Amino acid sequence: MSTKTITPRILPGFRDFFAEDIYVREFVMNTFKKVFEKYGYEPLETPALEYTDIFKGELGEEAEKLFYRFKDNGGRDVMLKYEVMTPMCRAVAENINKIVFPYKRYQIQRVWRSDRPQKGRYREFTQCDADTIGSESVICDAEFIQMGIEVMQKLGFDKFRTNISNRKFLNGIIQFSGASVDDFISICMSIDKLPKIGKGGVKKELLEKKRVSEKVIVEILNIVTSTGQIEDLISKFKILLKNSPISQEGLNELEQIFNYLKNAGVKAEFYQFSPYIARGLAYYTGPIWETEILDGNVGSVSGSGRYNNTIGKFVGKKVPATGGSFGIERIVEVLKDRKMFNSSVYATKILVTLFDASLLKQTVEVANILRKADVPTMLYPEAVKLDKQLKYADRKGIPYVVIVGPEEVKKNEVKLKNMKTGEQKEMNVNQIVKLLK
RNA sequence: GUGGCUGUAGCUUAACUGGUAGAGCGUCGCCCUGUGAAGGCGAAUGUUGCGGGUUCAAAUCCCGUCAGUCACCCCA
Repeated sequence: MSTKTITPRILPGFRDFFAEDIYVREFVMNTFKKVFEKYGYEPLETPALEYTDIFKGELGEEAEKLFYRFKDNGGRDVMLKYEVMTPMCRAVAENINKIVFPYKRYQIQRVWRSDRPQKGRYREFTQCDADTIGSESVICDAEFIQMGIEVMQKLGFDKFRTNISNRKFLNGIIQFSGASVDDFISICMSIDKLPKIGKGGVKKELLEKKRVSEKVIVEILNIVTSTGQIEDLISKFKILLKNSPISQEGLNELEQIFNYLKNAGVKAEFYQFSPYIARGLAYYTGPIWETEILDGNVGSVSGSGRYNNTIGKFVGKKVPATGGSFGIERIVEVLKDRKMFNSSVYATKILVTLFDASLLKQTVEVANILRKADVPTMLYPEAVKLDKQLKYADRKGIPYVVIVGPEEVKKNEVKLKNMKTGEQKEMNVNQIVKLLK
C-alpha cells in the first residue's frame, strides 16, 4: 500500500454541500416544485452532457468561451449543459409528436460554466426554469408572473416586486426615437443596466459603443424612465406611440397582463409597469419581466419573458413559448444571510445514549421501539462517558436525549432529557413516542 | 479573458521603521467515577502558501509562482 497522501482540494467554482446547506436548498427547491405543480407544470430532466452543436450559435461568442467542451471516448464533440432552456428545446423538438401542447414544464437541474468564480457565481450551479410551450396567449405570461409572486411569498419574502415590460413596446420606442432596428438588441442590453449604472452610465455606454446619437439616447431614456400608475402610463404611451403598430401591440399585451393580475387578486405592491426593463438576451419577442428584492442590496432574482422564435429553430416551424428562470443560488444565499430558514435543524430527534456496554441489549430495544414509531433516532455507538454523549447531542442540535442506565432498566423505564430546557423525566418508552407525536 | 486586494496554528488574527512567531475561539485532558450549552486548571497544534533573491539576520523588502477573494466582461 502506498503511503503517499493526496492533498485534498476542490476545483474552483465547485462546492461541497453539507447538511445545513442542503436543508436550505431543498426547502427552496421544494417550494418551487410545489408551486409549479400547482399551476400545472410538470417536471422535465435532460442529460448533463449534450452534443456541442445544440448550444453553438445559440448563445453568442461570449457564452461559447465558457463551455465545458471536450471530445468523448467516441470522438464526439460534447459539452456539459450550459443552461437548461436549449436542451429543453432540443428535447421538445425530438419528441414533438409525443408531447401534448400547450406543454408546461419545469426543470431544476445543475448546469456548468467555466466562468471566473466570484461572489454568488459558481462553475457548477442549479438552474430553475419553468416554461409554457405551444401557446401564444398572454394568459401564460400573466399566470407565470402570478406564480412567481406566489413563490416569493412562500419563500418568506415580503419586500419584492416584479417589474414588467414588453419588447414590442421597446421596439416601437426605438423606432420612434429614430434609432435603427439593427441596434435594437444592443440598445436593450444597455437599457437593461439602467438600475445598476444609472442614466449617465447608459448614455455613456450607448455613445461609446453604439451608433446612436445623443438626441436619440435622451429621447429613449426619457420614455423608459417614466413612472406612474399602470393605467396612466399605458394610455400615455398609447398616445405617444400611436404611429407604431408594434408598440400598440405590446401595450395591448401589457394591458391584458395587468388586467389578469388585478382579477387574480395579486397584490398591487408586488408588480409594476417598468418600461426600463429590457433584458439583455436576444431571443425575447414580447412580454418580459424580472423579480427584484427591494430591501438590501440583492437586486434581481428572476428573469423571464416570451420567446416565440427560439424553439422553431429546432423544429422548422413556429413554436411559441414563454417562461423564465429563477435565481435559486442567489435566493438561497439571501435566505441564509437573513436567517430566514433555520438550517441548524438536524433531522435526528433523539439520541439514545449507550450508558454501559452491558446494557446494549436493553438500549438497542429502546432505539428499536422509537424507530418502529418512525422517530428518527440515533444510537450512540460507544459506551463513553455520558458527558461526551450529551455534548455530541448538543453540538449536533439533537433536541432529545434518552438515557438507559441501570436504575432505569430496573424500573423498566428510561430518562428523557430535553436538551433545550434541560428538563428530564423518567418514563416508559411508549410515552416518549406519544409525547413526540 | 482583464484588473485590484490578500495568503501567519482547525477558525479569527497579533508581531513598531527587517532582530530566530504571541493571543482569542475551537480541540483534547482534568476538576465532575450518571448529565451538554456556564466556570476553573492544564495540554497539543506553525518549515508564517511554495520557490528563489537581498541581508549578519526575512512573516516583514524584491522577483517569480500557486491559491483565495473582489470587481469588470457576461450572467444565475
